[in-house]
Amino acid sequence: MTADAEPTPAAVPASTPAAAAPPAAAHPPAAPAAAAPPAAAPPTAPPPAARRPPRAASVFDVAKLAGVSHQTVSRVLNDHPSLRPTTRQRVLDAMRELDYRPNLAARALVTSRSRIVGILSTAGGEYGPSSSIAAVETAARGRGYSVSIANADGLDQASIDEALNHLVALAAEGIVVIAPQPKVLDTLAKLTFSVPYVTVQTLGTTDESETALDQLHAARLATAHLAELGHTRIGHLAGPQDWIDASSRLAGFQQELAARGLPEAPIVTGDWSSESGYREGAALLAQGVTAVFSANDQMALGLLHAAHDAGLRVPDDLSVVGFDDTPEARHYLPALTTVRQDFAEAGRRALDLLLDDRDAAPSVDPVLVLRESTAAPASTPDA
Amino acid sequence: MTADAEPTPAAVPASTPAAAAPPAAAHPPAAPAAAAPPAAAPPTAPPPAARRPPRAASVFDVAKLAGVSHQTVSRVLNDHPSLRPTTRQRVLDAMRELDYRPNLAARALVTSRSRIVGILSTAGGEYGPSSSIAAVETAARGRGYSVSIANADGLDQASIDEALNHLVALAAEGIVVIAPQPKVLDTLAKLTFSVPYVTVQTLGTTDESETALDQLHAARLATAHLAELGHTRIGHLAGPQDWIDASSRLAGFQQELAARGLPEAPIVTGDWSSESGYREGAALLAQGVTAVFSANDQMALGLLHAAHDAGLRVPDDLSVVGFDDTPEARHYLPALTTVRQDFAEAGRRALDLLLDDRDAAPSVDPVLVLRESTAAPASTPDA
DNA sequence: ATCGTTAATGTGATCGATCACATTAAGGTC
DNA sequence: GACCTTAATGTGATCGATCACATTAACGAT
Repeated sequence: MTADAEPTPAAVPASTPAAAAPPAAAHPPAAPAAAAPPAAAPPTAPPPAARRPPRAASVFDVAKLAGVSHQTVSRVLNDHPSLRPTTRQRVLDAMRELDYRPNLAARALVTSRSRIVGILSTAGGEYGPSSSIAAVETAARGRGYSVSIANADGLDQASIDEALNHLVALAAEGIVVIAPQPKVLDTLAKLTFSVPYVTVQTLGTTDESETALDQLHAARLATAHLAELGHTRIGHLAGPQDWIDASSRLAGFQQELAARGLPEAPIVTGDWSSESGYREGAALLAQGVTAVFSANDQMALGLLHAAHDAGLRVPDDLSVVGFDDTPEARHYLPALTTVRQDFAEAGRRALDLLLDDRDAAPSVDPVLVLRESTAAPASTPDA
Repeated sequence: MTADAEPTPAAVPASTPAAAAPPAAAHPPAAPAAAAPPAAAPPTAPPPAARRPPRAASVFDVAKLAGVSHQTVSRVLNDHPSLRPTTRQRVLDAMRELDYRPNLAARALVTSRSRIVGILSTAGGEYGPSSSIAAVETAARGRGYSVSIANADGLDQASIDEALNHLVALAAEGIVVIAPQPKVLDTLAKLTFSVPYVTVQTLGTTDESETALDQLHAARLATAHLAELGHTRIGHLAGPQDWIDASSRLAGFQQELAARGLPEAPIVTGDWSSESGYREGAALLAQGVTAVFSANDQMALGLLHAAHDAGLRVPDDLSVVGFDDTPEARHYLPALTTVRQDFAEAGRRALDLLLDDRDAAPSVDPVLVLRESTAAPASTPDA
């Protein structure tokens, strides 16, 4: 039941069998270089001049066919209350017949609303940010918005500016900042004009301070778990400190240790990747710890690997707690104890916040997911 | 270097003390419900009527300030060759002074070119597709295009149509299909009007047949590796068969077995997730195999877990080959032998193809990455 | 001196929608 | 019946850019 061709063109206007359509290429490739004219290669050549095929139907075409004015067509589009049902139907029929599709550019021009939400991301293909992006997109489309993304590849100011400018040029009505870094927020704050924005700080609240608290709380949860198992030398495998998430997890870690009167603990910093977890994790183990709180699951995996190489058994010789609860975490060996975050929900809420200005929905509390990578220390000192 | 204030705004910690900043919200929130008028709640209420603040500068404003005609301003924008340098400069200065930004909607309206590339994706937050998306975005922006995404959440026709219609409504000039499924391609092929599109089939070529070959080749590579180690009962942990990638990997697997005269092998089907790899992998192991080719790394991880639970040692009792080479694969225990794919490059090429119509750049050959999850079978029958 | 060519610039129409402001017809009220 | 209100619809201006088509000046070539 893959496509289910023939009988009914399904619901959506998309298909329509197109009776005896000419063979024509299924996917004409961009219609670009219009058979390159012999000589003449304009320096800053504008796009090769797109041919303008049949030209789509406009409100006027629809109006004519339906025997009404263009304004009435517009009223149908925006479902105005004062419209005789028969008239509306006549217009709708005309639209269908002409396969009419409103021109969003024209609409945006006159209303000066782009109906575009921008996503500013600094991530590549990581699980968390990607999940949030997908969720934001779905939610936005459901509310009649389009989503344009702009990645700031590097962490450098130039690429951030570039990405942000792109979104501003698009006249995005709001920007969702995914995986925010202070540098990005600084840049946003310094804009001369105002663009509404919210941050998806993996926990989906908007106010910096509040969000930091969420992350902090979650990190304390993880640290507390290790402490309560009886560990006293607990290390931290931190994320890059120019990420807000990373620094608040670190802060949470430190606060919890302090609150429990546990001594200064070894801390190393990775870049979120398993590779860094492996490398930095080895360094951490060399300093002698019985438990580690890793700022994300990927790095925890690297740490698991490093521990294995060092001949340490997890959780017997070493306890490990991750952060995020990626779908893979429960299949690591051993299954990883971690803190669950709902990235998709975070994305959705960020969008709600952006579009509705309703107060930050109370965020889902992060939960600690107990699995097999944590246990009491081997030579438990006991109290 | 847009913002670039003055000295140094601190580097690390998340919380910028924010000197004596007024409590006020740093980022104006969407300017929504304009203080709801007492009574009157229009049934199908249009958006709360955005207030129109100062209204940005247009070509006319710039023209006036520069003492030229609006058309000359336009020529500067499109860097027309016949322009006296002094004039151009005068216009540029005026633009800067007014903080002029061209209105893309107006431009799109008159040129009937949206400069939008759509991404149609069926994936959530998976590594491969996400990497490709990021790469497409960066490449597109570099070429002056914007990228709008549309996820088809479900595999159902309705959500595919919806996502596709969205992109079409945006007047996307081309569509990059990520992680394509036949259902999606069918839908595209049935469109009455033509939208250029290309597929990123994890290997970045465009023509279905050709791409299938790439995947097929890679799958044969993996299978051959196991066969050459001496395995004769080789199982396959397949991906969902309504994904083109999955079915061509399966086909490659089968072809290679056939070519070597190896007997029918047990095949189970997962959904790309580790969880399914664990579940289906257990089923596969129950059928007695000495090696498994998994259609992706995540499922391979689940299989590793299942093997561990079953008391099998990898690679001693069981060899496993994955597919994709995610960044985590080399930190699995044991490190996973897998087939590397370059998702980012694939995304880039797809875009080139879409915009240039240059023949498919020769695709990067997938390579087999040997690590520790494969070895000769224990009780090697030998030839 | 006249004409043609090119560089440099201006004028007005145009894209396709919505908005602001009529206009018409119907129905109620007094 | 005069008058107001509301439903239902139409007319023309408008958004901000580019396009098509002038126009002007300068420079050679004849």
